Amino acid sequence: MSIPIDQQIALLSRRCERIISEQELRQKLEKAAKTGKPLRVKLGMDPTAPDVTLGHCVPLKVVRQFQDLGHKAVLIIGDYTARVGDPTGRNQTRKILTGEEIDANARTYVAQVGKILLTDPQHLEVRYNGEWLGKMGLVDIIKLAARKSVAQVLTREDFAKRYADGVDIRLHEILYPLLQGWDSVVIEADIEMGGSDQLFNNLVGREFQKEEGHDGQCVFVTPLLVGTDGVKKMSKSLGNYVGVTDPPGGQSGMFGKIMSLPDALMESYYTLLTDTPVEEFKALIARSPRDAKVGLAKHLITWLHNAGSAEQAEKDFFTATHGGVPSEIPEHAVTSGSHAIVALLTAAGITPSNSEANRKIREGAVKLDGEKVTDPKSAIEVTSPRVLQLGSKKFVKLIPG
RNA sequence: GGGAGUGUACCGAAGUGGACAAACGGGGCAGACUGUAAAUCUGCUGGCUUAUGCCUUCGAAGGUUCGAAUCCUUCCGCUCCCA
Repeated sequence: MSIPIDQQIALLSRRCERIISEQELRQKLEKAAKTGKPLRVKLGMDPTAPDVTLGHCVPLKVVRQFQDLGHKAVLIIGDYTARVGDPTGRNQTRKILTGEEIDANARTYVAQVGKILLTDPQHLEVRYNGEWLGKMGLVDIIKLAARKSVAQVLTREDFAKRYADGVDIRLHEILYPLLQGWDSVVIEADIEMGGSDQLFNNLVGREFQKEEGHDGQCVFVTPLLVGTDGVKKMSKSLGNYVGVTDPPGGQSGMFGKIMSLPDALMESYYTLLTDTPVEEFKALIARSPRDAKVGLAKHLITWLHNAGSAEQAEKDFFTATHGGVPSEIPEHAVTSGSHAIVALLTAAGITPSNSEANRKIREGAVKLDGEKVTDPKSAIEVTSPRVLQLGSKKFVKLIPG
């Protein structure tokens, strides 16, 4: 790792809107280079839902860059903080998960993160914050709470807004940033990664470390990735996300999700999720936003799955576009014979209820083997495989047997 | 502890005895148009083998009534003001 420090910083800055502070970062990098002691780069994730999203990939990619530069990633699985629930970006109190839900989510996290990070012990340390938070007694917690004032906590804009709007804030939510900050002290973080909505929490960690007589961690603020709706932050709870384990193609696959992103998002997606040189992707987008999107979709699928899947997903996508049927669609076994169309749509999982199936048929959205179905009361014969379709995205192959 | 509000479907928000499965907006889904993008226009947006029928839903439980989201009682939650 003999890349000049300036170059390292330039590299690391691609996905950062702020570094607090760049000067301290330089010092830490220089010191690490001199002593050969890798920096400890903290990234915390709360296992509040089972999917790691492209949104998480932004800070994760920066962490990976640190790993590639020889530093050590410390992934904190917030099994305890998840019990509190990060109030960030919330306009209301988050539901408190049960221990079982958290444990199940935590297990899948590590596997998913492995798609982005180096996972050998030299480069990655995985810690559960229950390890230390679980040992804290009431006195410890009170002491921790005593370090911050109500006014300080209320400077966080989401708390401030909720307070001003008369939306309730539970006391435990206020503890969240303190617990996250304490993690930094315990694991002796040199760097903490976080989305811009994490700034407050991360600065608390920095302050705690200084109070404990250490150097404060450098805080890396990555921009928030906008979700598939093109407006809001990508998040699991808003449902506007692409998961790193999403299948390449198909109904809810990566390719389709990426293609349906607003064009305006291309620059930020390329910047944050790929290493394509800026001039290169800018030129590509300027030439053809559509092709840029195809390129992005294939790039991401190659990264998170493999090149073969990317090719296949592209083919399927454009087959479907031209009225065809994708190569791989879900199958649904039915008994050979006649079936009410409405019940079949629901049974095959295409519509959530018979009533909805009924409506969609009236709207002319349902096709059987490419033929529009017009009568909701009709029954269809299934004696050989037939393809049932809703809109242009949902397909099911009916298999008699 | 006292007082005043408030709780409606995915979200916001109307509705104060019957025409309420519940206005309107957002979101979502679908159709047209397209680059399956965005924008725009249109339709739909509790469930039931589909019915001028039945069932569930207006914070919860009871009650009054031929009939309740609407009236009464109790309870619960939230917000604000006073202490």
